[in-house]
Parts: sequence; structure tokens; C-alpha cells
Amino acid sequence: MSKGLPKRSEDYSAWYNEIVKRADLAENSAVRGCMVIKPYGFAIWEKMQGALDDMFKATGHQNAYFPLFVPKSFLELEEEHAEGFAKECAVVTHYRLKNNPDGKGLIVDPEAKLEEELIVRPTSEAVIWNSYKGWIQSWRDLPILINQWANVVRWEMRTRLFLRTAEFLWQEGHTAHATEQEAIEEAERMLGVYAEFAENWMAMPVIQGVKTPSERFAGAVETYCIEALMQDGKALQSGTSHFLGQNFAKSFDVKFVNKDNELEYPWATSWGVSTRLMGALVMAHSDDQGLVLPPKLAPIQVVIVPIYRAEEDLAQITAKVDPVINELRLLGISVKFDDDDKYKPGYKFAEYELKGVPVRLAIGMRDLENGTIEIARRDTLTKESRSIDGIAEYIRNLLDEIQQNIYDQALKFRDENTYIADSWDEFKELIDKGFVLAHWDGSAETEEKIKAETKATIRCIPLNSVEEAGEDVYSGKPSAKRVVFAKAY
RNA sequence: CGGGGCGUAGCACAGCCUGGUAGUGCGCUCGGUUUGGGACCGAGAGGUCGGAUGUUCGAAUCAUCUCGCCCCGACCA
Repeated sequence: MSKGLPKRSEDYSAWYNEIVKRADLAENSAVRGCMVIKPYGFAIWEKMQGALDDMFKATGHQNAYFPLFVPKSFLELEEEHAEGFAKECAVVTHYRLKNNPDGKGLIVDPEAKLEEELIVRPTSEAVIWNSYKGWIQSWRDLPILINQWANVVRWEMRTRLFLRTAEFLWQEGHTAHATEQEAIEEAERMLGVYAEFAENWMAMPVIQGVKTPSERFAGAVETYCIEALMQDGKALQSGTSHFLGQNFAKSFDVKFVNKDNELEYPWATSWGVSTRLMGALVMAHSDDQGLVLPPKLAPIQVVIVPIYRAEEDLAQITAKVDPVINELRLLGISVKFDDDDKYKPGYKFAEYELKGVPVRLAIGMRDLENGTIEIARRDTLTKESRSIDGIAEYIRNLLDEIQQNIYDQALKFRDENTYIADSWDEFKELIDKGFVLAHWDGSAETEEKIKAETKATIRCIPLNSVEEAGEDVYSGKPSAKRVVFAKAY
């Protein structure tokens, strides 16, 4: 029993907020809309970063870093892009403060006004393409495959920990290519990387697809995305990859000489995932006891709780588990031995469940006599007593099994909450429950009307969708395939 | 940015209506007993009641203004 954690079924939103805070992932800061990511939460993010970074490197990308500030004149060069972000930009107008001549404190020095305002980056296409102008002259300079880990700011009216904050951490890949085909392949490749990460590391099944024009990234020709289903039946866009065409190259006047000695504009992509994935991770797997972490992303994979009365007992237990700890670490498994005497075992059990530690071992004097150890799984909340001999190997396999089970559970949930709607009545009835596959006539007008009536949006047109003649669920006009509708975060 | 709510100890809240000694639980400190699912007893520490102004002999309490946060909408990764 967790004390005071709201139940998912009663108040999903409160449940989410409480888990994030109680599991020590993050908290609201004194700065409006900005969160503090706490050590335990940041450790999970670092694991995500590590896995993603390896995958980026394995696909030929290098990391670099570009400025936090974007001169306003850069941002406005790509018109659609500028329009898309204009409403949510933080703007730096001055570079100095001074003592308030009328009293205490500081005021902005009116004489320190910048000649040109600087925008705190909401995304970095503009600064990066300004740099690429100097980097690209010949087809031999291409492709450019760059990623940056950074923070960005989007002045959101309403924020929620991890899911939507005014400042967030992310990675943004920005590539330039000699041909359209190559850039499209890159955008699709990185979407695949995201899907693989979501499924193999986060244990979260995703649908890969493309956005409709109205949901596209500002300045993109095509936006690819992965969409995941959360436990309350709402969709969460978990990563995007954009084919930017030649829009940015043209806006920033970046050209290269091709093999035929002709001037051409390079083709671009950009792609990103953010700390929003932390929110996805919480909402995809956790339960009323707290967080459930997939072993591959858990900062602590195994926790050992000793149960003892006297100091001598603890010494005996420690002597018994030390070799096990070493063995587990040699297998690359992260272990915490919690011999802190501040809390009793029951408290610790509840605490590690709240924090989502995949495997918990408990060992007391009874076990020492029997040569056993108690092993508890976070995903199933089951426990069993096993011989301590060979326990490390058993745990290694168990962690794999838990990773798989968490994925299987999430996939089962998604399958059970994915519906087919062939009439408007069906659609309206099902749309609160999860993904709804329905025919769409391809018009922005119909898309907009459906959104206005139900708050549901087209999450994506799945890449693997099959051609199937049908009628639009709303307008009745002909349609060639089904798209995925859902209410979204 | 519209609608609603809330600011009182580290956290969660009561007290406010009907003005008069600032409280409860958790947490914290110390001592002791405990330890196989969130232990217990005893003793302590901790507050400019978000801020400003006003009414009053007297304001956490009433009034006006202001700042901040949360929730629900519109906008969005």
C-alpha cells in the first residue's frame, strides 16, 4: 500500500503528478513553468541519453553545440518556421541591469538595449543553418550529420512536469544532404531509431507514421512521428523527424556545387526527442504503487534490503551478500545495498516500489540459515524465495524477462485499446478509449471539424497502413486508407 | 489569455464566517525500545500567517490593491 498515491482509475492526472514528485523524478521550480529535474529523474534521463547517443553515433552522427540565442533576423528568414514559433518565444532585449536609483533592488538598464533582440532558441534550425552556410560549398562537404544535446524554451501557457514545460532538455539532429532521396532516407532512418529506442529501451510500443499537413512542423515538407498510447487512452507524440526539403537552404542561402559543377540547394532533415519521454515512461507502465521502470533504463536495477536486529546480524548478512553484489556488478547490473538503519524494511519495500526498481532482494537471518534470499519483481509485484546459489545469473535473466514483460503488457494494452470505427457514432463512442482507426478523406477541413467536435486529432497516417477503399467516417467522402485518431497530450 | 481555486512551520492542512495567547499530522533533533510490508514512547526545535495599504484599541481573520502557484478551457513537443 502506498500512502496517499491517487489511483489511476480515479484521477489519472493527479496520479501522474504525484508519481513524478514522490518518486523524486522532478518538482516544480520557483520559475514559472520550469521544472527541477532531481537526481533520480536525471539518472533515468542520462540512461536515455546514453542509449540514444550510441544509436546516433552508430548511424554516423557527431555531436556539436550551437548558441542558446537566435538573433531575431535569423528566425524570421524561414517564414513558416517563424510564424509557427513566434507566439511562444522568450526574447532578450537588454544586456545589463543596474541598481534601482529610486530604491532597493535592480532594474533593467534602459541604456543597455540590444540593437537586435535575441530569441532564446525554441529550436535550432535557424542558428544551425546560418552556420551551415559557411560549412557547405561542394558536394564533397555533404552529408553533414550533426546532433546537439541542448535545452530549448517555448513559452507555454500551461505546463505539466515533463510533458510540457517552458524549458526542456532534448536532442536535435540537423542534417544536410546532396539529394532529396538521401534526406528522406535520413528522416526515415532516424524515425526508425526513435521507434527502436522506444520499444527496446523504454518498452513502449509506438506507431510510426507521418503527420497531416496541419500537424506538420513549421517549415517542414514532411513530419514523421512516433505515437504511443498512454494508460488513460490518450496519445503522446514521443518523437518527431522532419524532412525539411530545401526550405532552410533557400532561406539561409546555402548552396553547393554538385558533381556536374552546377549550384544546388542541399536537402535537410531535423529530428528530436525530449524530456517528454520521461513523462511517456511514467504514463506507459506505472501503477497505483508507483513507478515501473524497464530494467534497461532503471538507475538501480536491483536493490538489496537486509533484515536484521543486531549489528552482528547485519555483519553476517553483509558478508553473505557481498559476493552476490560483486557478481551482479560483473554482469553489468547496477545494485544498491540499502543498509541504512533509518528506515525499517517495510518502509524500504514501499519506497523502492514507488521508485520502480525492477528487482528487490530481501535477506534476513532466516535466509542465512536456509541459504535462501527473497526476490521480488516490481512489474508483477510477486515474490519468491530462492537459493542464493546462482542468484546473480538468475537475476540477469529475470531482468531480461521483466523488460520483455513490461513491453508485452504495454503492447497488450495498446492492442486492446485500438479500435476500428466505420461510422460517426462509433467514432464518437470509441474516441475516449484509445486509438481509433478510421477513414479520412484527406481534407484539412474534415480534420478540423472532427477536432472541433471531439477534441481528437489525427495522430498520424501510419507508415505500414494498408490500402483499403472506404468512406470518411465524418464526411462520407472516399478514402484510400485508415488513419490513427486519438485525443492527445 | 478567459473561468475557478489556493497562498498559515520543510511538507500536507485546520483556524478566517462571528477580529482578542498561531494550532494538528507527517517530517526534523535528542534519548530509549524496535526491525520478514510504510514501528513506538518520551523530550525538544521550528512561524515577519505571500506582499502592500486601509478599517480598528487590537488583523492570519474584515476591505482594497498587488504578486505567485495550482486546476479547467483556448494554444502547443
